[in-house]
Amino acid sequence: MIFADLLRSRRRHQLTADDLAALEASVSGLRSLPARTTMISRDEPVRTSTYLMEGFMCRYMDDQKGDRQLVAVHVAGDFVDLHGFPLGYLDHDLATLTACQVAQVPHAALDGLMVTRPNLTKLLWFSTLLDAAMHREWIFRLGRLDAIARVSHFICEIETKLRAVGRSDGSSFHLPMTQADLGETCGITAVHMNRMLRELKDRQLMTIRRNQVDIINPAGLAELGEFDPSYLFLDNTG
Amino acid sequence: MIFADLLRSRRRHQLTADDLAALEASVSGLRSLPARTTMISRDEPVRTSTYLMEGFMCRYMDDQKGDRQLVAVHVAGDFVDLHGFPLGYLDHDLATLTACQVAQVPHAALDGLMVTRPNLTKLLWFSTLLDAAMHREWIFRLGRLDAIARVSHFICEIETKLRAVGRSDGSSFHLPMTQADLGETCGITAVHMNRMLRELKDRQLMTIRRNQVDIINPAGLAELGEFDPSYLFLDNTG
DNA sequence: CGCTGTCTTGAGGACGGTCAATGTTCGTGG
DNA sequence: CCACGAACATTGACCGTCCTCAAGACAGCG
Repeated sequence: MIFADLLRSRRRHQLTADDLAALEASVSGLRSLPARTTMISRDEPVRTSTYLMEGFMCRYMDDQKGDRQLVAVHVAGDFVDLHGFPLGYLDHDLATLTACQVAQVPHAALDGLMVTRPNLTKLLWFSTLLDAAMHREWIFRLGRLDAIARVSHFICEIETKLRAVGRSDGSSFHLPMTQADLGETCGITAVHMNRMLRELKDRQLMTIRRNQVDIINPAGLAELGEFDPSYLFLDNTG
Repeated sequence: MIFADLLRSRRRHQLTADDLAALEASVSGLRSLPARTTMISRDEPVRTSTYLMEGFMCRYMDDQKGDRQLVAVHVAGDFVDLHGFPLGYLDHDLATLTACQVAQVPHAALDGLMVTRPNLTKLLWFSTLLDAAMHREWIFRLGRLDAIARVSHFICEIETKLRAVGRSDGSSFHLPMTQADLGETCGITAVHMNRMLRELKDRQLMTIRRNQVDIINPAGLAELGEFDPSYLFLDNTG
């Protein structure tokens, strides 16, 4: 069952068995990718899209000095570059954080599905717009929150996403990102990220140690990060 | 010709006369909206989508203190809330900046188009992903650029968008945003925005006066703002 | 057991925020 | 045509958050 986590906790019930079977039939291959590897570079034409079955990936852009800005962090169940199907190329790089298992779907097959399966098409469209909604929240985070609130917000977001696909129990989960990665996500330096994480620990909100996140006070963390999960379009709000 | 500016300079040639006719036939009504009015509030269900024929609109989110963060600025030719069609509700507010002329398309009609017109569907999907690409660039801008570069980048973006629909000659255009609006776009205060605009003038890069932007040194402005228009997916790059 | 990447901590400085006062523009109505 | 008020723009002084630079501690891995 390749697409076991696709749209899980998010309208998955609208995916009929037929649609799922058609999607699975469109898969051209499964691949294993090593950790910390750039899979697609910006501007290169793409002819397949990638579904992430297991692992963590991220999308990022570079500035003139070569510093990165992450624009998305992906977990199991995400169609990481489905937007490349209508767009034709990516405006950013796509890389793995951990070793990953992915399934690839040729765009030619997706064109076929668009003709015969409007319901599936609309759900795939929905999934790309979910990413856009997260982008908007990231804009909000960078534009309106200070450093400690940004970190809190991001941790709440990633926890909620992981919980939606059964990878978090609500308080504890694996997050394979260094403090430098987190800084590149939140628009602050690694040094300042370190200080913010210390402060979150001091305030008894959460700890990170060896890629393991423990949320001590979920409500307090969400409050500090002004986190409201409605932009994640979950079936069961909360 | 309602959709004269739809996807203009961006794959409009892929829109067949048939597709355009079908889209126009789906329009349920034209409306005039007054300036500075909230048209859709977040979380309320939406049953139609709005195409902007003339004027400026924006999308924004509020923080706990009530301060705004703009997440998009829309110009003629934009389908401002087409993402509401697959999503079902908006995760942000949608408001006019100027008086606007809009056309409304019921989602029920779009469902019909999805069944019969995969080519049109893919182009509409594309247009929502264009917004997502701009979101990513906004994340980059807020996360990696300092204040003056953010302003430069935004001005380059809006100029390019306006030029694509014939509303800018490349150096001079109308931009109905106050310095407070620009601050809410770039994640800085109105006071600091004022200082940055003065510096851009002092550096002989651009001026703004009474909503009129004059770009004195386009190359210099793009350089300062690290602006590369490839994320706008224009037909003629450059 | 040493190398490398990651984390931690400190000191000093710059960028942008806050607060507050003043100037300018423009629409409205007398 | 002028008076008025409201919104917008401008400027200055002060301050805090976060950055920069630098050194050292720690952990994982060959």
